[in-house]
Amino acid sequence: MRVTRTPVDEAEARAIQDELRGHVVLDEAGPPPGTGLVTGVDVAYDDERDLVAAAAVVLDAAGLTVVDRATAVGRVTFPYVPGLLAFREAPTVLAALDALDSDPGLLVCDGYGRAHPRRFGLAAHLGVVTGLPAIGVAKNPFMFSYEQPGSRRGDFSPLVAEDGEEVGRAVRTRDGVKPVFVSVGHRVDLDTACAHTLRLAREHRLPETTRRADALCRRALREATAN
DNA sequence: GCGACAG
DNA sequence: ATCTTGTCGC
Repeated sequence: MRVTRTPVDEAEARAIQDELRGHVVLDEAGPPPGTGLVTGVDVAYDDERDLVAAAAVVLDAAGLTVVDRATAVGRVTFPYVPGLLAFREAPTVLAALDALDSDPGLLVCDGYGRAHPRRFGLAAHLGVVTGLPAIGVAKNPFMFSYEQPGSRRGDFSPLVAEDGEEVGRAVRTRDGVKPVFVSVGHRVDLDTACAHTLRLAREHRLPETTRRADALCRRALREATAN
């Protein structure tokens, strides 16, 4: 799908989300966990210099080894507004994805997918715009409610929106550690999204994809800032 | 109306 | 997101 330009204001941003939301595909199971490629994306900011750096790291899903990586640096073009995160992050992330040599496979995003006020968070946005299957794995639940899942790795509980809809899951990736908050982005169902998350997060709370992407975009920002 | 609010 | 030292532990 065609890349949308940066909206001039919040009202236009919401209108774009409402339009793009109609293109989300929810009836595909998604790529089988443990096979093919998985790509983590993340961004880091330098508010001083108004810079944003994005990274995309492609891993072999079976062995979790890095098979490709790319970064992109740009200017911040949209402020942080809860619910409109994608407009701040997507442009630079898309540039990083374009710079990859390999096919990204499944996109693993640092944030929400369906777990969003208008059911169109960052992971859904990136999925629709790229056409790639995408999931969101967030560190915080905030606007949603959930019962504490069991304390063992693999335990989970539904993440519920105000209207009672299950928009994702709180998934325990490590024994006794705060869960992560998984939601569907595009072309993946919730069971499959959670299965991917558990395969990607074995030694740490967060998926290896987002850990790698986080480290790389911070490095890219340092190097951009050093000039 | 006001505050809360992924990153 | 970012501001920020040392420190405890594998």
